[in-house]
Amino acid sequence: MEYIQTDIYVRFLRLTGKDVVYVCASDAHGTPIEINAKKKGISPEELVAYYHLKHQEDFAKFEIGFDEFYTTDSPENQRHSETIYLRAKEKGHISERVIEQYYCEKCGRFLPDRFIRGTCPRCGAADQYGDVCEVCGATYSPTDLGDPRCAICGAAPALRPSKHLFFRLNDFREFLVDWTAAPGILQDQVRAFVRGWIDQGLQDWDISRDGPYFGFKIPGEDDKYFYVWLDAPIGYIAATERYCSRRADRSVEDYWLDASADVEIHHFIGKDIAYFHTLFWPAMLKASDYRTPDTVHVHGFLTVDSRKMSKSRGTFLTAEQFAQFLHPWYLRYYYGSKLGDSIDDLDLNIEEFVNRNNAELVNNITNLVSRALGFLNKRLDSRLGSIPSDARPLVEQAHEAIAQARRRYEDLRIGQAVKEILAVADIANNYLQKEAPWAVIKEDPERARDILTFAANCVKVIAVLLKPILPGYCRQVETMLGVSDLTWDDATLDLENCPVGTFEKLIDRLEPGALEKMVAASRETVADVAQEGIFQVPDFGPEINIEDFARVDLRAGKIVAAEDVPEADKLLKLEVDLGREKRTIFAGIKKSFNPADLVGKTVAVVANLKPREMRFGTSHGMVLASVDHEGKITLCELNPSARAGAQIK
RNA sequence: GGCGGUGUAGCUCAGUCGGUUAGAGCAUGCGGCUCAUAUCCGCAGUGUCCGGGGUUCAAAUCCCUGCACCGCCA
Repeated sequence: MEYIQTDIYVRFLRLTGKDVVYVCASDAHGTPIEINAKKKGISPEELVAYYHLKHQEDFAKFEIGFDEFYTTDSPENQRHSETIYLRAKEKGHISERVIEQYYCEKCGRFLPDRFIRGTCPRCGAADQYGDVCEVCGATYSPTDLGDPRCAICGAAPALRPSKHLFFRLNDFREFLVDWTAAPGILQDQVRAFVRGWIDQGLQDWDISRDGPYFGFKIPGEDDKYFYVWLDAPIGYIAATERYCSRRADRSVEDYWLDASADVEIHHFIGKDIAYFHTLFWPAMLKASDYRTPDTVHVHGFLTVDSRKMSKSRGTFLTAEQFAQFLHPWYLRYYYGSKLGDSIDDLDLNIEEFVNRNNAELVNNITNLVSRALGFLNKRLDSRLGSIPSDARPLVEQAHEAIAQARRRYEDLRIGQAVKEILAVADIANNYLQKEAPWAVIKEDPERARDILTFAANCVKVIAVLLKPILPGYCRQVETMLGVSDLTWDDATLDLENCPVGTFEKLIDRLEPGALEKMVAASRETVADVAQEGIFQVPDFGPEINIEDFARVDLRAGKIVAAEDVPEADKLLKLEVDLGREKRTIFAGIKKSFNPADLVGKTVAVVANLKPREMRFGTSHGMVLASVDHEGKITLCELNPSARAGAQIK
């Protein structure tokens, strides 16, 4: 969720008085969206609009405050795309070349790499994408594939020549070398691999696609469209323009064209799209006399329990699903506490998630708010006194933490900023513990009031420092303190001799199993989504007669035990009761089943199959199952009332 | 395969320019407090700084190499 990282940074900058515009746009164009829409029987525009709306709902829930969340399928974007292209062309940075690509007669279209499936030229695995083999990891071009097929209709495509337009990236080699080396633009980790790309040589970039294609037509060409990745980043400019159109005092030129304007452009992106944002994008802007970005912050992916989020593994988690089960504050806090400026993946560890939120956000911070204000509310008429002189050194410590937190935010080391916030809470908790106002109040109520005054001021500081991460939470704390709209400069300990508001419940501790429940629930809904792909029903086999069929002895078998074969990718070892005996059968169904879920099921078994030696043991039979084009397996299950060993005829 | 990154306590992570006995939080153990619908405070233990080599008076830190994991390959 790069949106949260960016949102935290934006809120921080605003808090310190910076004028920030936060824009984004959803990528609308490209073949995958077009095909997906077709499958659902709606237009690409409708599909894009649907996701756009979904996103906006998520943003609202998670307090992500874009100034503009636009779409790349907009008139502004079209205009800027054309301008950039035409200027680059004018300066001779566009070249033409005829290339041969697979074309599917049946679908009437050229096929992008991902829409061609065939046999991997290196390892021979069947049904692989046109650009990369998921089995052996080889990369190649679609023409290297054996037995290529159109992924949409299954027909064999033919090579067909077509003129394509190329952006001459290498014209900008010198610029890119300087730009990527300039300090502050890229993180060191990123600079290292971007330099590697440049050193390998910059190839021309194919920016055109033949129709039909969901995108912008290329001016001056017939039935050619901009490749989605040309206009996608230009969406930043279009979104800025859209934002400016609502503001009389601003224009898109200030942000993207006027090199002398006092403006910085920051991009926040995932490492998967670094190539576009560190090479093509700045070169395109340079070619067309737009401003180039001042900083590109690259972040890693989100993993769940150290595993990449994956739909097929059921570890894919959407913001929407999260919000259904848990308050978004938990996620914002957890991210905040872990975010750094590294491109390493960020792991959402379930146990740690519960732990951190409970131990830091609830026990430490929220409890401080509660004990400080609660005491004042109940015993001291909700009025502050003055900060005791013996707390002066602690005030100094708090000031140091505030300054440090600011530096950490500036460097995008948000997790470190959170550590400083916790340090402030520690100071206050510690002081309260030592000074024990609950004891002091019996002798000297005003002294107790002063002690609580220091604690309340620490709460105020926290309300400011935590604001970028938890804006809604901090707003409530402000109300309880009787203040509002604190800015970074208000992170001072100067609330004295004034009334405070009333403490109210802020946030609950998380139940230990809360997140597991959510992950389990999302797994189920995701299973439905995964079936959306297009299923090509394979041809039927040659005819057989009844005698042929009768030779296969099918029986009902009860699975009495099932275990994983860790060395094998696909196999599970099953113990199946066939009435007169129990058989060990290896079944290639690991992908779709957990061993524990299989026990007790009644399934169809080929009982007279010749035993087969395998690397892990001997398999005495075969369990029947159905399998689709995506490898999803369903067992051929019988009603459990069938007796073990009963014949299936 | 090519390129790049990462590897520090059981877990999550700090560690500045190479410089004292390598740190924090969580978890664990012990003690204390009672304002807190939530607890909090104190004390304690734990390390092959991934392995090997090198540079240096001195290496978690710099160089080489091996291993493991991760990413990227337009």
